[in-house]
Amino acid sequence: MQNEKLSKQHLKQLKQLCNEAGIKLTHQRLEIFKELMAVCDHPSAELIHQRIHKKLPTIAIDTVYRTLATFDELGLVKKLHIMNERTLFDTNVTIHHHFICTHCKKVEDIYWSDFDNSTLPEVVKGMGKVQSRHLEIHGVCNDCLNTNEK
Amino acid sequence: MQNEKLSKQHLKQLKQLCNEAGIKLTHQRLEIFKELMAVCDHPSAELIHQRIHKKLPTIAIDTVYRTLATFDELGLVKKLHIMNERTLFDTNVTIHHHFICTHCKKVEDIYWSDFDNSTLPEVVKGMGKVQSRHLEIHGVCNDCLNTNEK
DNA sequence: GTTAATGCAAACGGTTTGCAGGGGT
DNA sequence: ACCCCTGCAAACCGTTTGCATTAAC
Repeated sequence: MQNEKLSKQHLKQLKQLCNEAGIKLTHQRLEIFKELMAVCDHPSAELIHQRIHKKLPTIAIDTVYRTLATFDELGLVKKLHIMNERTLFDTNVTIHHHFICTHCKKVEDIYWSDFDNSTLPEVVKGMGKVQSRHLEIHGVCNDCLNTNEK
Repeated sequence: MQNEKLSKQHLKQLKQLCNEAGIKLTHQRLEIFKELMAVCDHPSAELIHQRIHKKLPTIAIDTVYRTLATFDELGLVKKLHIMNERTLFDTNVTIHHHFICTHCKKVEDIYWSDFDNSTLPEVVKGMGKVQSRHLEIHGVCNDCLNTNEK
């Protein structure tokens, strides 16, 4: 395992990042960071909390949430929930994709008929049996672009 | 407006669908269905509830949820929340996409370097300024494929 | 010593569930 | 008349927030 070596290098990075950002390097942040560097999957806040709990039994789940939010701002992790707002219902049950305005949150349908499995790179085929594809384009819609420019 | 004509045709469909599925065609279901056919956007359960409330002041939000779930099963609407489980955190902050196993819920990273704005169809460019693209492939991963076949 | 971060608890928002009463077939 | 469906209320789950205490700088 080269985890130890990596760990030291990353630790230095974290220290520097905290310095630059003007935030404190606490026990909790350190342990959460270590845990994040150790895992290679996509952990939830709850899972991280569970794992850290062995080392820091008093750590609270909200600290994990706060720390992960901080790390997200620092660019250390990325929140995965693409549409973490409420569940929406689509009356259009045909295959299509979505353009989501980052400004007004409007969702527009995208039809892209010739986007199929053959469009996907080879690696994907090696991962398993593809059932469906869904593309989310995030950007600023024309309406918002027009109203924002004065 | 050809809403009226469409409405009658759709109504017949709904009646038939309910018959086939062996469920009752209630006031609430009818109104929710009508509302769904009238809108062309992506409404939330709450929004539908608000709109229906004018016609059926006693309707409860949980009825809307239950009805939408029923309609989802019947194939009349599609739930949009792609990853409606908890928020996950990605330690990998480089641009990549995801393969999500519909069976074990595992998330695998997909690298597709030559997938950029030029890959997108023309229509998307007309929608606004694209900031990011995220592709979600849903399917069954190799592990699940292997364990499921006896 | 200052200031920011933590732990606790309680609130939050969207969604789901148990139950008794009401409406559709 | 039957049973499914609804409305009500309360629980649920992941997440966020206010506040007093604690720890990093």
